[in-house]
Amino acid sequence: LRGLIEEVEGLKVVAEAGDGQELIETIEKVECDLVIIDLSMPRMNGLDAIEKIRERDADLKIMVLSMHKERDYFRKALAKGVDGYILKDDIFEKVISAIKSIQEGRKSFSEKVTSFVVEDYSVLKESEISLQLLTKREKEVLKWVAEGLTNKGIAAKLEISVRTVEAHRASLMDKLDLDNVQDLVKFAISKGLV
Amino acid sequence: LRGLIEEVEGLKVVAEAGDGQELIETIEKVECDLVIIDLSMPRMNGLDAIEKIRERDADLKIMVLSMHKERDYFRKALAKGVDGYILKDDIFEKVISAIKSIQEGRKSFSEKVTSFVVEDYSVLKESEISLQLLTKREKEVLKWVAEGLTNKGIAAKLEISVRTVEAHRASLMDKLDLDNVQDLVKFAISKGLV
DNA sequence: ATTTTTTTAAGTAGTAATACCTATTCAAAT
DNA sequence: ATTTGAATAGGTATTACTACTTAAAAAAAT
Repeated sequence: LRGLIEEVEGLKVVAEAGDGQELIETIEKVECDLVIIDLSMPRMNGLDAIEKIRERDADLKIMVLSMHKERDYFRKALAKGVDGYILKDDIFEKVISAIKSIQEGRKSFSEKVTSFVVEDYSVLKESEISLQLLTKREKEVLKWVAEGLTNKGIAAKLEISVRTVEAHRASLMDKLDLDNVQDLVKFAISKGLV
Repeated sequence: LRGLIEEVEGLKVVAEAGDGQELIETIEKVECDLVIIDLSMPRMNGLDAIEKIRERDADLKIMVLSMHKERDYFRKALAKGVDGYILKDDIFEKVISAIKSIQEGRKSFSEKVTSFVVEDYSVLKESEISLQLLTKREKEVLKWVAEGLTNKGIAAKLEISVRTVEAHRASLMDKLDLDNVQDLVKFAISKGLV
């Protein structure tokens, strides 16, 4: 893949990483404007790696190159804010054109998964907005709530007081117009946070 | 096979049938305590024959002697409640010892298919068995919990006391080995209750 | 530089859920 | 006829969460 990309005018591979851990370390050191990630990697899986990258740099372009065409993988990757999702069985030209359109600020998804986008869009439209309403910290708290932790547990995990967790939780329930844990869990699941 | 079985002390072949239809008719007439069935039979296939037998007699021992070592055949036979599944390429001693252990009330499966049991069990354990563990009322309560109702709301809906709802809830959490609402919701979703 | 948002955290009170226990009634199975 | 399982419900104590309030430091946006 490296060789094929290098041959294309205007593209340059500045680094490569064998697993998720290595990837994180590499992008700390090497300057780049687009990362291509495989979801199935040793040590740290692709989704976690994407999350780590997004924590550090919300603007870095991330493109997933995956063998998984299941809706679930795609949805989770999308929820984490990737800019592209191309399948390994797509032809190489597809990969290149995806890279280019991502660099130009657009999103690019393989046709085999775009049907999901279309299908989900009608549902996502209004609720996707609601996810963006939440702050980083609120989404973090929501995630742990959905994972089954108590406020106390979350407080310990994030090293803040229980009262703060309560505040975040109250705030996100207010924003999402929900009033029970059950719906929080369902919301988190529908957004791919868990 | 008949000859070989007859030679064994304590075993007697009381009848034989050439196909599934004949088999059903035969066991109506002849008293016996174990039936050996081939899955590939003319007129009525083995699986249907097993089902017919089970409708009439839930306790009659049924042993499958089959050439099929595919997971699917085995799983289907097991689902219909057979007591043994031996392959035609197992040695004769294996067949005899299987017959004996089945007569003593145990199950006996060829080593070549028991790996399926082990494999499937881990998956089945929590998904199939756990739901069946729950009583009707417990499933009902679980459903409403997952829908977002409080115990009070459920009590009103089912016209029982809050304490009873609490009891059902405690019981189902105990059975499912869960200790928070969040996991209850996820379980309910995974089982299609909501 | 100023305003807004985010993250932090506390007070006080009330509601909800859990963890134990016991106990009765009823139906179904042995 | 007896046992078992299911559904019912109460006692008591503890823990968890929610609903309001206020407020200050830090970060981000204008």
